[in-house]
Amino acid sequence: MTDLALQLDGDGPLYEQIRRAIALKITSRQWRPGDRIPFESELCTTLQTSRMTVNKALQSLADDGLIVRRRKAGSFVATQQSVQAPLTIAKIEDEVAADGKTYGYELVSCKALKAPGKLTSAHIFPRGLDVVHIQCRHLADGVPVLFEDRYINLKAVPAAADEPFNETPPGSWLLEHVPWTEAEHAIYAVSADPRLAEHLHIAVAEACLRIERRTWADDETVTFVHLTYPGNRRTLVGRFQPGQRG
Amino acid sequence: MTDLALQLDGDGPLYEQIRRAIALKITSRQWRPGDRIPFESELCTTLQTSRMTVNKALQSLADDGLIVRRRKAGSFVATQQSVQAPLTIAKIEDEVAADGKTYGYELVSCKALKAPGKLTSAHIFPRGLDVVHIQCRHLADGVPVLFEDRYINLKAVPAAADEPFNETPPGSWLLEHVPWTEAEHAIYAVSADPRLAEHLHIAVAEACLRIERRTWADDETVTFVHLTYPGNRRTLVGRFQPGQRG
DNA sequence: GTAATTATTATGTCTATACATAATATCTCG
DNA sequence: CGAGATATTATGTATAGACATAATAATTAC
Repeated sequence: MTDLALQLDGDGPLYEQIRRAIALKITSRQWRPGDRIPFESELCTTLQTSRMTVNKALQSLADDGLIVRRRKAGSFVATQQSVQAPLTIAKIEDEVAADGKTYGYELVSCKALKAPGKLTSAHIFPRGLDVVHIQCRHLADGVPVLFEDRYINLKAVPAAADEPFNETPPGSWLLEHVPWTEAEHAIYAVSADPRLAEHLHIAVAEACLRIERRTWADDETVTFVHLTYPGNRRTLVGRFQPGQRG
Repeated sequence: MTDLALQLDGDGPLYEQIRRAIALKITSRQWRPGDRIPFESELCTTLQTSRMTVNKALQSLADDGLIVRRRKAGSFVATQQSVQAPLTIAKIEDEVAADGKTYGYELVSCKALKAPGKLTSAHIFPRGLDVVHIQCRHLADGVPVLFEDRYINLKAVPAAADEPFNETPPGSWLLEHVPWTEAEHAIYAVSADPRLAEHLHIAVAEACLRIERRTWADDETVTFVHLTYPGNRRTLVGRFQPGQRG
């Protein structure tokens, strides 16, 4: 059980005040993981507000993983206390432009083949699937800032077989030609092998940041890509305020 | 301007159907960046629903950056098309436990000092601030999986001066002792220097993934930490479905 | 005593309405 | 014509009420 006294600060919309007040109770550990927080109806009474307003605050806390809600049982402070960091990965063209630099693109290789074993055994593509394998790099003021290694599912995107990709980056091309419904990312560090070092104009064995992205359209993997950035040239940043949305 | 015909699939709550239908228009590029999407009132009429339901769908699309909303003007497909990657950073103890392994903790060093120049010049801490500097490592079944290098603001957390940190990891201790209101993350790759290599039992110059986290409480930086993982360890980032929340 | 049925309840969704707010468009007056 | 005042409008916030749903608690039947 929990102590009820929520203190609203009078700043901004009511539902944000409620969210902030509850988030503070949680981050200050007055309400601890596993604790049941007051029912919506209780908060309505003590705060003299309508249920929809309280509901909006609680839903957003649940969206961000601070609380867990269970019908009939109530709402509880999440037991696994983790930190959220909503990363926004922009298109490299936009990122270079936002940096005030001139964007450049160079195709390295592009060929059709059967899905390689490392992807079929990882259940990314089915065995025997026709895919296009593209390697290319992206430049800012002529300096390589990203090496891209991508596979495109030809069954899902037949048009990719006829596209040379020598002018248009495959990422942009795909965005124009295929609606996607889901994406998953993994992030890790890799040492630059000689080939990668050459393409990115960095020293062999230099640390690089790699984003691995798998994109689906209706339960079928449309594309699988490795985006490799020189380690010192790229940082992903995310900010999270438990007391506030956005 | 945009074509209005939204097709609901009848699956699940109405506001999710609306969200999905609009997200599909956007990912399929029928509604392109910059396009104005129908007004709430128009959607209400064509879909025969109440405004609050439509509003809930549009708000969540705005939260996820797919659309931008402007009073009086309307709602527009976001111009910078970026991909969201909801990164959840769990406590290392939980992560090791979830992996079915035994968690271990070892303090490497812990001492009080003035905030070093590299942090004061980066405006992370004010000049002359008393801080505690802690270095420690975290193990899974005896194998090092994370090296932690942390500074704690003693003005904000005086109790940290008396804590030896030889049993309790500083992250957990802080969570118990300080409410935080905001956190910012930067993720990048680094090459292991000899000291780091020794602590993580890896080769010198091996690529490592580093999460840099700065945590605030009421406009004051409470702690600044480098979490360095061996590079082969991937940080898994969640899925993002434009057609669905959560 | 245990299994099946029924009642209860907190959250989940939806509606209809109202007023606030900020940005835009229009009007008025010099 | 142009600056300032005024009206308009789409989103933002809040309310009160209704029913759905799923999980729990209580009851009943065997």
